[in-house]
Amino acid sequence: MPELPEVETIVNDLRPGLKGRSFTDITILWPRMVLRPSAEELRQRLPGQTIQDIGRRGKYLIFRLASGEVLILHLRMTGSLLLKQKGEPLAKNSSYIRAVFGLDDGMELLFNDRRKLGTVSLVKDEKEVIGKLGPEPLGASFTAKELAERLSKHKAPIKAVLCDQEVIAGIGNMYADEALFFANIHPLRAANSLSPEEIERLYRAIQKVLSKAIGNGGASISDYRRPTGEKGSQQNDFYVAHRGGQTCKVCATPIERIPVRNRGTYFCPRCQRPPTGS
DNA sequence: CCCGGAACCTGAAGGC
DNA sequence: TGCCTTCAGGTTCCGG
Repeated sequence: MPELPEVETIVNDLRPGLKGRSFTDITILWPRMVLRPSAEELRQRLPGQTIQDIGRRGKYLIFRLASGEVLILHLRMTGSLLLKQKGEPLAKNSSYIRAVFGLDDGMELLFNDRRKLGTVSLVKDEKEVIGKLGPEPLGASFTAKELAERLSKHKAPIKAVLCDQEVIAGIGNMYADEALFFANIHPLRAANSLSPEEIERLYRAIQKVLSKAIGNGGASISDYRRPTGEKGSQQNDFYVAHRGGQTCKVCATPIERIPVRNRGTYFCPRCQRPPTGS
């Protein structure tokens, strides 16, 4: 499940091979993944376009093209990207190729996505796709004060609000759980009930968790792989995410799993005390 | 406007 | 063994 650290890793892995390249032939095997324009129009408009650079915004991958157009990908749940030479055989974990982007140096970029939930858009103005995203949590201008202002507008559980891309961009299920653990905040606390001290802890925890995960090349849950075929190692460093039944690395209490807004949520009941009243 | 839930998808896992 | 149900969770859409 690619979140900010996984997408950042993918962008950094791909940049050396993609920057300055031009697209050649495009094959869309699952047309519904192309949100705009149509799959057929994308197939006609992309060849010949040069990639000036690639970047990330939230969980989106952004290809800035020399024409001024922007190609934007989202991997959703099971998407991954793979850069390989044309004709080179596929790895075993890449049997769900939904799109093939040919490149002018004999390489090709493959969009692999078992559950077909990933998306592709080709637009003139990136705001059409990513215009509503909240701030980048690792951006230089993102402050604890801004986090406080944004959380104060929501009374939903803090876990759910952290996953809201219009509040903060790039945090999903795994890293929301991790950040709340390091901030010692229970996932069911109302977002607008956090004290200034708690918000400060959460702010620092978000930056720590995301930075560490980027350093680890992201988390390889199930069959997720980097574009190089390597696994990330962040899954070994999780304190609560996907650790239901195992013991807390800090206090040895069993990690619990509860649904929050229908999302599996892991936390330590001792390190993260429940909201008052329960 | 806000909130909760369904839909989009498929394969893994568990029950019988 | 095999059929069936449930679950996984990012985003969008829809109804109350």
